[in-house]
Amino acid sequence: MSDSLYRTTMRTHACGELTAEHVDAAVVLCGWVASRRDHGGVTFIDLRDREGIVQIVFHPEDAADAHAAAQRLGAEDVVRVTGSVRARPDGMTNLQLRTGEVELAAASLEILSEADTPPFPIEDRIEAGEELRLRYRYLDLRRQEMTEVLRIRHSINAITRDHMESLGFLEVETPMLTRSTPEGARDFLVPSRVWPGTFYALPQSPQQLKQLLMVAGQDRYYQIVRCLRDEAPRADRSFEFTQLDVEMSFADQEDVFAVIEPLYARYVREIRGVEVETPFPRIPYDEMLARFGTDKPDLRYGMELADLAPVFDGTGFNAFGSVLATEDGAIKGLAAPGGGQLSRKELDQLVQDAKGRGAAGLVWMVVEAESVRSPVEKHLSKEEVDGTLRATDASEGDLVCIVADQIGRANVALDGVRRNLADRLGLIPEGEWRYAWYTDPPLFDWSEEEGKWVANHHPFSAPATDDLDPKTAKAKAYDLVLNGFEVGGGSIRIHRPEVQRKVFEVLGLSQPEIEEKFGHLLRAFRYGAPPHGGIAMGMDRIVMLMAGKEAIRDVTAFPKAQSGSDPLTGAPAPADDGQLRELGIQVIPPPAKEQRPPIGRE
RNA sequence: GCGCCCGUAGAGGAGUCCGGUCGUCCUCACCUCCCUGUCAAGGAGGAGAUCGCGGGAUCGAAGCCCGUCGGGCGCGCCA
Repeated sequence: MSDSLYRTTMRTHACGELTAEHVDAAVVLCGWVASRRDHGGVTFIDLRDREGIVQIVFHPEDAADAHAAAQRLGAEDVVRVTGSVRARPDGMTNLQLRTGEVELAAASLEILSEADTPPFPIEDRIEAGEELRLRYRYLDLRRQEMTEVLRIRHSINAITRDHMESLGFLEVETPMLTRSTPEGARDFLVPSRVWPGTFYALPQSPQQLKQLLMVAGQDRYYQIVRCLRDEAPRADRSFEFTQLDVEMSFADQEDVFAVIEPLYARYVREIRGVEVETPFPRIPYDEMLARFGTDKPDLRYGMELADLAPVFDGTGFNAFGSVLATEDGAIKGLAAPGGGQLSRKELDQLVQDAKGRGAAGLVWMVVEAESVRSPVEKHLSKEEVDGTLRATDASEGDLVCIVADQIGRANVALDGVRRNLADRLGLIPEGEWRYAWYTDPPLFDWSEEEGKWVANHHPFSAPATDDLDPKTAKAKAYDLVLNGFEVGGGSIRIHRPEVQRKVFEVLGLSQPEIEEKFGHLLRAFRYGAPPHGGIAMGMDRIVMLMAGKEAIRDVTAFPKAQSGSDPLTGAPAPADDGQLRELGIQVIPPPAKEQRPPIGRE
């Protein structure tokens, strides 16, 4: 029997590591009381630490003092137990526990720390509400399920460092206090005490710095780095997050893919025990949008979108015909296998869902043996119905959904309908991990709101060709998609100052603005910049997917609530007057909400 | 900035649509007692709640109306 990794001056082993090989060993364990089962005479304690749970037996005859002390134990008391490991009697093993073949016969018991009754039980079938779990996160994290998540997160970091190291990447740290950039998300600002009235920005990503590391000749850089964006959080998006940031010199798109693909295959292999094929499929942006209506499709199931415009060319159905007559009007549809079983209520919900995503409406058809059942059936010709079924590859028992609208809205709506139906109809296979790269996105997007062109990816992405016409230019940029989630994205960068300048001009930046905001970058490029490119991977999201969780909160040790508050520490909190004075900051109280008088009945 | 859902003993839930019978119930935890092989132990008994908060209509509110706070999900936003 080898010495335990967990041996300290206070204990010989961790609770969770005792097995049959330790039988007869004299051991000392420390841990938390997970439960007590008192039979009047013999008393059992389940003792928990990070490594697991082991049963302790207290016999009144063998150790009267320890047995008496055990009567007083309550949940979550911290104790130290001395005793010897015994094989459990026949028929009394517990195969649900890793330690279930053995138990510790206690000789003495020492209470190291008494615990108040916890506000919620420490067990895996968690029932407590989110706010309570966050307020008592240190109790929530005692649960084995949470320990498992932290372990997965740690493994992913360890695998990542091992992989990047093996390919010659250096982990270089970049500053947390940096400068605000004009494009992109809202910055978190940190006031400077030394320069009153000026602010650092917390990094949205180390984008410019990693490019400067390439100019600095560092060739291959990576960093597992915290980034911050002051934008509304979602279940799969927090405003504090961790990314694997990568940049490499003398590299093109395929070189970046060749670094990332084996890493992401390895996560799935080592965490989930599933082999995924490399290289991952590459799907051009236009094709992806046409087939799935989104740039992050879930490829674990079919239901691809069909273009129905040819089918309804010259249709007598005015709702469709009028859409086709508009400039970017589209009619697209999909067939859901077995969707014919949905109730009228569920179909109505689908229509509402599509409308909620901005579509004018949704037309459904249930495919029956000789005909289709649909609210608009009488408006459609036989040729149109047959053409639709052919185009969507629908057969009897399927549900066909059609959206006629402006192309963008039709895609958004059908993407939602597709995901919704896959979920409802149980079409999502468990244990499958379908990666894909999306490539060749547009270099620029038109922003209606700002009335100007904005960078689709970011302003440092290289154009795919010499074409810089904002209406047609493509970028050498890419996203990695996994099971309907974007898990990372990057690009080959512009390394020639004159090209970078032209892109800034298309984005509407004036020469003085370019100089003010990006002068340092352009100056660096004048001193010999290698062609380079890279990628940033969202680590929280990949951990979430590997851990089978539905929210990033569930894979973060100390997350914030959706409102941005931290119920554990009470952050954010007001600063005291002295601090504010030192920073030269005066707080303007938020305007009082308009008090509407209560409306009573007449 | 907006929309939707939730808030009832320490935890989770039922009750709210359709006001009076409700501070009524269930599971777990807690306290007391019984019990020498349980493992989500078991048995008997007990305590514990201004129904998130404020206001309103009503003879009467956990329930209806308005506001507000907290949590969640989504839209906008997230180069």
